[in-house]
Amino acid sequence: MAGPTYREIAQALGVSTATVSRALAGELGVSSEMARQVRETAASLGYRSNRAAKALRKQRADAIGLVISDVENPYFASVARVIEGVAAEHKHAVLLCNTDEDLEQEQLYLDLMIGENVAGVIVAPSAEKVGPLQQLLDAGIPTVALDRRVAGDPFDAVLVDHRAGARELVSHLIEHGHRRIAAVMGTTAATPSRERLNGCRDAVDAAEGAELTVIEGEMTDAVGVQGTFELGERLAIEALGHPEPPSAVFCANGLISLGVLRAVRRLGLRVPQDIAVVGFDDQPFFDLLDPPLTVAAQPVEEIGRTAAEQLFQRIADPDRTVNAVVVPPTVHVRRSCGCEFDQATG
Amino acid sequence: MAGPTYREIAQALGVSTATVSRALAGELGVSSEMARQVRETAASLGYRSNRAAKALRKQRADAIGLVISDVENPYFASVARVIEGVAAEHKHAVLLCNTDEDLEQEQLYLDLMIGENVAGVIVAPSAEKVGPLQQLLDAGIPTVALDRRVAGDPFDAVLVDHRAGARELVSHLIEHGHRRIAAVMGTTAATPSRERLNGCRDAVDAAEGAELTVIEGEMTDAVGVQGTFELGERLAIEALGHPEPPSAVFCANGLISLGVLRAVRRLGLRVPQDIAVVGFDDQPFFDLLDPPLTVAAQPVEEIGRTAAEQLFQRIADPDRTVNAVVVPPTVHVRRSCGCEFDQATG
DNA sequence: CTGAAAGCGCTTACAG
DNA sequence: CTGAAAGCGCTTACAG
Repeated sequence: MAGPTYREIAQALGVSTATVSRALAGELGVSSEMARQVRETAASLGYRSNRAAKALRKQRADAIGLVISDVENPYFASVARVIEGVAAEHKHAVLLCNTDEDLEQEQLYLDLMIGENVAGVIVAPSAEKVGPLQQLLDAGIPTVALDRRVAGDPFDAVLVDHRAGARELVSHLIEHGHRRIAAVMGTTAATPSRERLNGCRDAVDAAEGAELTVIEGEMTDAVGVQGTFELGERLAIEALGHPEPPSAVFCANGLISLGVLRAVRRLGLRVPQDIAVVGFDDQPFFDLLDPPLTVAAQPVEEIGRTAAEQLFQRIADPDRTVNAVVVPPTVHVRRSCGCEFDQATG
Repeated sequence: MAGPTYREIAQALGVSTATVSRALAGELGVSSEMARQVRETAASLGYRSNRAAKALRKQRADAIGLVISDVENPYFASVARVIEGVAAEHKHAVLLCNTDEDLEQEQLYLDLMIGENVAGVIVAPSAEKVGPLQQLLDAGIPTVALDRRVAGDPFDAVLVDHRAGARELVSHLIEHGHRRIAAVMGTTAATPSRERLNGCRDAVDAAEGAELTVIEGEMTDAVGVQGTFELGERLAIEALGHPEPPSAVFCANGLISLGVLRAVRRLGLRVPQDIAVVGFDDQPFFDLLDPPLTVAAQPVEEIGRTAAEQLFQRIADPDRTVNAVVVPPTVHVRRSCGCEFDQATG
């Protein structure tokens, strides 16, 4: 039940545990012949390193924390997947924490991470203020902010150029002749949403006679996958029921897009003829929706990989200068914007 | 940087660290007045418990391992979400491990879990044989098997009645008059798939003149969300290109369903007129597909919650008898099976 | 109810 | 290159 420790290995070879430690850690200061013997003995005894002991002694666990709002959100699921893979390459475990954007929950998890002596944390901050994250700073724990800039830029960060993506999407709508455009935002509590909204405004401001209606809900409604989805539906019904309804809709994220499409279907409207739809975020099946959705896709694989690599670089070198990398989204033009429909009808 | 320890708290109060430990652990054998003082002092010093030290001393970490093939798979993402929530209620962290159904990777993670002294593990086994999982048994680590029975039933388990779900779905197809049915399986390497296939056979065997064609790929192709998706597409194209094609398709899981729908679209077929489609697994947007998909939905929330609760019960009482709970899927009849289409046309 | 002491399994100055 | 020893921050018999 209890596996062998350094003591058993050391005894088997008649050496000290210090030597075993050095050999197994791959340190210099131990003869290569000795190192070989130790490794062999360890293997033959079925030695398995005790991570708790290591963490206690080194004051640092071979684990990183991943603090996000919800793994069930496909965006975070993909990012988590990639991060976990990179962490495994570095022989680090990942502690998964879902905060639901709740500051209290975030605080709880930060206590846990710090108590766990994690080597680092990747966090999608619930707010722009440093707030609870200050503790990470105080504890000297390397941290990477995911998708949100933290006030004062105390952390490395991976950011997406949301504004450019939204601008491109809405400009495309305008090229299709749309002038009355609604932005179904879910909530603009988070900076990414606000940047996307700014992108919408950029596009509308640049076009003669175009106007933007912003529809948003309460932050408390945009909770969880299902909640966000339903919020999108509700907001869209509100927007489209307006006496002078928009002719095109921008959806602030993938979940909202799905909710908007459901609303459109319930109202018996056709896309893109009655209402054009574009949205932020892509998913593998978005080209299977009715109609295939035109989107700005975030490079989730790149986002996750960059965040993880930034973190391990900082763990290796805590004094390197803080840096933020910004990755661009990619627009995939499909049919919900009116494209192939235009072609089909002339 | 380094937070206070029991030593600081003990010194501040002029007591021993043993008393601090007892008070903070909520143990009896310490006066309630003393306990109160300790808690207050701890709070005022900003004490944060050192989980590594606890884990080392108690030979058990307040963490559980979650070993699945891929969080990016929506099924696992949802289950992971629920499990993480229950773990948090028990003040346990969760270590996320994606194995990609790779036994070597699974082995690596088991080493990690055992080295971490996790309190327990929830695992979606890569194989039916005990295999690497024997180590969990040897190490005496409470374990719950997710969705797959392990040979000899050494673990608690949460299982789904895949067979019944598939049977109901295919029977429904048969009621619609279909006789040539294809089961697009992805791979039948795993028992859930095989049980689903058995359910298809049950339904077909019970119907006069009905026949089932099984289409499956290599296990190496069904890797990752994207891979499974594409495998479904490829297999469907193969099945539908047959000289005597089926009139209805059963899709073995949600990812395969999406792939099949894409294949159908590429081939220019209409659902359900040219080909009826039903599938295992549901997702919040499956009613938005073209056409809305008829499915057998797994109760993911219940699965995750049951698994986590079983685990914490066993952690609390390692000697309770092993038990497996089987939960039923729920069929949601939508349009891809032909239902509303039948109504619409008379 | 409380304390002194040992020890969980490692790592790392220090000495040789 | 190797070892003896201290110690990371806790918990827990044992004694009182």
